[in-house]
Amino acid sequence: MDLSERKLQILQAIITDYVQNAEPVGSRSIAKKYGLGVSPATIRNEMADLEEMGYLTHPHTSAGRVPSDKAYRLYVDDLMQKRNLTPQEKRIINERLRANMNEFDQTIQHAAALLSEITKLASFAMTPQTNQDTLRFVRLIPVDEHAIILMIAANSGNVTNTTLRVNVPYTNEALEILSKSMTYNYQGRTIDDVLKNAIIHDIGSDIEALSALANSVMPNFMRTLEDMLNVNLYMEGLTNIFNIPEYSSMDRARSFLELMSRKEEFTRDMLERGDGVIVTIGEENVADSMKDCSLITATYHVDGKLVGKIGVIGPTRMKYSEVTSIMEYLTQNLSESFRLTSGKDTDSNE
Amino acid sequence: MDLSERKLQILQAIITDYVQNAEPVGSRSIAKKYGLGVSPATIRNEMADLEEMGYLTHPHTSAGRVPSDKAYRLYVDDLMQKRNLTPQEKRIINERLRANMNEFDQTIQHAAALLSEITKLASFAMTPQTNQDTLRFVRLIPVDEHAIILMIAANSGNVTNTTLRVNVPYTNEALEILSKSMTYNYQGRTIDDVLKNAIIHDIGSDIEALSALANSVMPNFMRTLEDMLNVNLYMEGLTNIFNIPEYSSMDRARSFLELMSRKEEFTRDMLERGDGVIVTIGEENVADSMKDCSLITATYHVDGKLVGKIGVIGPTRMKYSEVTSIMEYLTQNLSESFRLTSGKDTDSNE
DNA sequence: GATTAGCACTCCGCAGCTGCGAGTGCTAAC
DNA sequence: GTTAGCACTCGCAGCTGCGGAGTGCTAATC
Repeated sequence: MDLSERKLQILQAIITDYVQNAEPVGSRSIAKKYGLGVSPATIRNEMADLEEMGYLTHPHTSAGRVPSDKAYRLYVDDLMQKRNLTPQEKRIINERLRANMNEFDQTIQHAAALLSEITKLASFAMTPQTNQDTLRFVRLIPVDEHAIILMIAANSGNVTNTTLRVNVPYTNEALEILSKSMTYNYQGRTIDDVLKNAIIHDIGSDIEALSALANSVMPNFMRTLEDMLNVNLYMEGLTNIFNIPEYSSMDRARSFLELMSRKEEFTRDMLERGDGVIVTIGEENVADSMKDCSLITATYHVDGKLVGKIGVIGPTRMKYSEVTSIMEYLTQNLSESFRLTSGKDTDSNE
Repeated sequence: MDLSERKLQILQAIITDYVQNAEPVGSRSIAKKYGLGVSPATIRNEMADLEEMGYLTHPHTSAGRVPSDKAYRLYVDDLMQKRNLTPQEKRIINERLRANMNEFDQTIQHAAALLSEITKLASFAMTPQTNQDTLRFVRLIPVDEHAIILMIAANSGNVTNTTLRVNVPYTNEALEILSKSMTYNYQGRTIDDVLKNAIIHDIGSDIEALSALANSVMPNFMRTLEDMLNVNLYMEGLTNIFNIPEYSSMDRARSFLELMSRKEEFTRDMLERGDGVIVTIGEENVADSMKDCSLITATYHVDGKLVGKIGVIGPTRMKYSEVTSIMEYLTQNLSESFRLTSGKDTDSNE
């Protein structure tokens, strides 16, 4: 079952050629371009073997060979050699990532744009799942007699606020007491935990006015926590698929774009993938309209803990070596920059 | 130059038919379907006249007629009668809009999704331009020794925060004084105004520690204000264009999607459009790849003042009457719900 | 036994042709 | 002014034939 050295060489040659030219490759052109020292006829025999073993396919009798998913899998696992980025490429990534650091989401989106720009593929980036993020403090800030701002700060550096309408009269002192009490109760607990276990009368108070205020605030608090759990998804370079021969048929392009526009579904699927750089090829993908694509995802970390994802989608005929290297470098870089932003000691209590 | 009653009827019939079927309409089918009491031959004569006047075109000799941009313009300006929404349609819009009111941007995005769902067209929504928004207060909140949260609340109800790293030691009192001082200085002024005219030593202080802190905070403050000016753009239902016969050619679909993915450019173009419901047809559009589209935009208001936009893009062959009615209703509804959210008296001082 | 040359064969893609259907424009009659 | 009739135009779908690319097989060669 093992592949002879020569078979491997031929297979690699076919993959290389096909990745570059997107056209079935014939025995003659291999013999010519990749000096293996044998004639086309020999290569044809080997190719016939490789086809029987499932590494190659045939669009039709008189066409050249095309690598199968299995071939790409072999390539990614064993044949491919890691390509180091040039200093120039590294520099570009560094510069572009640091350029826009003001808002977290912006940075993430930028990273996706950068990735798609470099690889010329469709890319996406997701903000981290935050259910394991812990709360740092809660604060209620008066706006006017009908409105207050609810502010929730998490230890990852994530801070959210919503303006809420309250229909009970309140005093600034009451707000402060409630803020402190909520902070005291929830500080250090994960969002998940608070959502599941926070009972409204945690905050309960003997003072009637305060408890009325709490009753008015708590549902909004919970709702906002739920919002915080939402993962944001940014997609970039979707129109790159038009440059890919595989998608020159309308139907394919369409079903691909439709897949990408069902964002909730897509997000869910992506969250299920493991950590690190993961490559899934063609049929290995779950989504139907991705059966002829390859998907590469990688993870970055915020504050060393929360995990976000970034990914690339393209034809199975893809420069795996290059793309995985880029993604590895990019996510490392992202993780580092998010360590800086949120400080070293975010775990300390207030 | 004026069109006879019969010509108008025929023109209207052609438009109606073409909008529905997306196929050039012939004299016979008009005579049949839209009982005008005349024979196809007569209609042919009239059509020839209409063509000469620029209201109709001919894909080729043996094809039916197709309305020109000029015809649609006439239709939108004079012929079209406003279509009232059914109570059911209104109900759907109401329900869907109220369903997700927690975050402003979410609501906007939802509105775009709803719009594209109802019209089956591509749609977008933009958050308001906020340069005329006025500041309500600024607040600095301690996080740990290296970080503070900067919170900026505007009178529209818009509240932003960023975590900033400070490399000078600070006390809670200093933060409070600085907060108050900034609020005092900027309250009631527009973001634009503050960005242009705020000089750092506005805040200047005799106390050295305080002025060091201010120096550390101010650049971030300005940057955050700039961020607040950013208009967010949400697009929905882009893949709907695949259902439109006009875009069944790859090239068209492609150039359309590429246009839409250049978001900054698109945003800029949209901001230049006037208020209320505005229809631009085919060649009237500036962007090249929109010369065969129609674009309808409408404006909604936040707090009765800030103006956001929402829009629809589709083939010139579009149900103008229906779409404009829907958009009118939708924006009214949006404006109302944003009045509620931010309260009636947001103008009062703190 | 592995390799190679040679050749028949397959199949795609393309260009050119044909017939059909839809719809027009014109003319002559009403 | 309106209409019937008819020749004409054009796009489209389907067919045909051809060239090119590449295979698979067989028989000769190393």
